[in-house]
Amino acid sequence: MAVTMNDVARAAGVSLKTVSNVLNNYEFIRPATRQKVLDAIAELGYEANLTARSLRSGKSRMLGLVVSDLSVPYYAELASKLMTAAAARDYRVVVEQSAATRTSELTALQGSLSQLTDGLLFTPLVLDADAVAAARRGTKPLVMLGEHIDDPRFDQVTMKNVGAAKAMTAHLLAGGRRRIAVIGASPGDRAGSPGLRLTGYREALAEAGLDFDPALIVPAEWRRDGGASAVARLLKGGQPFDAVFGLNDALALGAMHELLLRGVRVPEGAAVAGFDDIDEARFSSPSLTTVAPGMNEIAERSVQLLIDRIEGSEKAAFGVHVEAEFELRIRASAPAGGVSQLPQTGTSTASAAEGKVDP
Amino acid sequence: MAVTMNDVARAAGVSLKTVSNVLNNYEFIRPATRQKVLDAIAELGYEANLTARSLRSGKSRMLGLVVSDLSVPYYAELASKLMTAAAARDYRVVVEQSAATRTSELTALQGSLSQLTDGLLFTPLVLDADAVAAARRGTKPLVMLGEHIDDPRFDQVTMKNVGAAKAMTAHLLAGGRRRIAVIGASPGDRAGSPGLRLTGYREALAEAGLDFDPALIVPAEWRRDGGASAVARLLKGGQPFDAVFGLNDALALGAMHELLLRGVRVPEGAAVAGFDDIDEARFSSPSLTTVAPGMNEIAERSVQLLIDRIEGSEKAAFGVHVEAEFELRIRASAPAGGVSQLPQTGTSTASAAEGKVDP
DNA sequence: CCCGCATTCTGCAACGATGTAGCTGAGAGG
DNA sequence: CCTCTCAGCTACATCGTTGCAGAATGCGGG
Repeated sequence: MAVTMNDVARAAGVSLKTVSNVLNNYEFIRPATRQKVLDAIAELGYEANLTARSLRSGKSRMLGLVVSDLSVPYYAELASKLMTAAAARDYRVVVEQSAATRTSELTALQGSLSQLTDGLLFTPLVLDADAVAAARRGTKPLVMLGEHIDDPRFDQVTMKNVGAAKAMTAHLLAGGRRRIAVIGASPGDRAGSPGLRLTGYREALAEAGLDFDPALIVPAEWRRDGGASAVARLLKGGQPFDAVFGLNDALALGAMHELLLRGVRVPEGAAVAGFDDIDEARFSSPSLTTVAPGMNEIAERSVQLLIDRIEGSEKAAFGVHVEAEFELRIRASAPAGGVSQLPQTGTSTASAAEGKVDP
Repeated sequence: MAVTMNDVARAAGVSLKTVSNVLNNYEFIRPATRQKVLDAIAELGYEANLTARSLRSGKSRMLGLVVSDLSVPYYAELASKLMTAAAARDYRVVVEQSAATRTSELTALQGSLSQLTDGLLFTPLVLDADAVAAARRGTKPLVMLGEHIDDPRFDQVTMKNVGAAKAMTAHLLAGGRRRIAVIGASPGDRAGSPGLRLTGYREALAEAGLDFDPALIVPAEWRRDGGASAVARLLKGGQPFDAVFGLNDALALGAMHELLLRGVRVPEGAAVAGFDDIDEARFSSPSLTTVAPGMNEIAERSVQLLIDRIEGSEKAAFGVHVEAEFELRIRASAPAGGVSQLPQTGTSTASAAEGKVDP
């Protein structure tokens, strides 16, 4: 059916192996021979059979990506950028959804995804470091994304959670906010994305000489509805607050939705800040102040690191850890400047506040 | 390195081919033999080499999905559901981003994605039917998603664009709106998603005995910023309007953002409606009235149709066309009931309006 | 008692590429 | 003039599986 190397070899009057050598840029081939082969390839429209190549060579030039749910905007944007980064290096990305369950995270690490690909980009949500290490014994390269696991055994690309959360909290404090509710963590969290971001929050409070109030820390599923119901609980609890820091944008957007619904103005009644800078954050009403965690850098670095491992050019015996740089995106939901400077009347997205929006 | 069929055969004391037969559920194998083989498989932890299987059998149990950009929420949600539907049938989905350019759509149709997979789910944005037909001559099954192409040669799964847009327009009319701006189409569009949805709009106007005013039709890129700038132009143009119908949710959300920014209340000043029912629509402020186009049905049906073609169980010589059922999701941005019933004061998401939100 | 057929299993070739080894001829060196 | 080296090519085995052909066994029917 399809054109094979054999057909090309016959057409060019050389051996099959010479065609292979041309395709693999083998050094010692006379220019004339190379040209004959290339002409035959062009004439017949030959394309290498990737499956056969993969069987023989043991490499597929495919990377696996494991995320819990591709419809979550953060993961969708990450996947998109990872695919672009991989494509630029002539690799393809195959995505698998783990639904954040233990069994499917394990299947992703050990099952057919792992077999089909040359290495994995893995966003663990439930497995711990030992479970991953056990599951991956003697298998292909693995780069961890996110911070659920932080272990020197693994290569890892992450964001500056503590620093970014601290900077965002400092921004809210600089705006005159004194009772900043945090949505998406438990007061005792120290590790993982919730714990690290909460740590940054605590550090900023401490530097400002403010006490940490556990009553302001509201656990929630990291989804829009989680943010909404957390705000509902917060309001019902009667704790006063003047700002809400959603530990990701979905939480923050859900929280903002609920605040507005209940007549709390944003940012006049309560400022709202998020984390991730998903595209949606620029276009919410009011637009969302958030942390841009350097997703481009994360995508580029993690793909590069994984490919370096696959191709053997990264030789570090220990896990390489990369932290991407972050930036604050100050928008209308928590503008710069003190509370007193905010307009006390007008619609919720008054132009004085919106004027601070970044481009 | 890895355990092969040969190892299993030796351990079970049968021929390699018998192991293959067991794995492929060949009929004539004694239960005792089958059990021996299964025991050996379990003991050695054998897993079939998918690459070798794929080379030999010509099937990979992978489906290709081509979308322009996976970070667009609609495509991300679609991809997620398609993956789930495929996984339930023991197929995997490989996504490729086409960036909506002619060359990359062609590469997706003919290049390595097509070679690696057993069939393609394709969302064309620039290629026309003839170009696709030419590119796919004599290749693997292809199912079209979306309505950019509508051609009897192709299998296609789509949504009820005309009917849904008509129903949504009728809903806005029933709410007392009389000058409904449409964002994301040109007045003359007849085909493709913009044209079909615009047709539905015109039909609803006609049934209500209203004239079609081309000045209310504003072209825009189908993104949030496109919706925002379209509203800016609309307002600058001075055309009065009392509702905005964004032809997808991104447009509608961008439009709503811009309206609120400029002090137009939603829905009091202008109702806003969208199309797609992405997750975000439920949590915008105010929540977005939109069309749920039956994405679950689209995902299930298109995966099933493609697999039926691959496995030969769908034999129709002509293209099979499937239309998913839609539903209106009436939320706060364009609630049910007449304009006069809306509260004339209070915050933009007054509870009277929000009370109509579906669960 | 033998034939025919269903059942159960085996062996070989093949899918389309790459790795390894080896062959050939030309030029360098003695 | 003979050996040695190495560029440039060919031949064969191999990756791990499945398709095809066929061998061996048992059983029922004529």
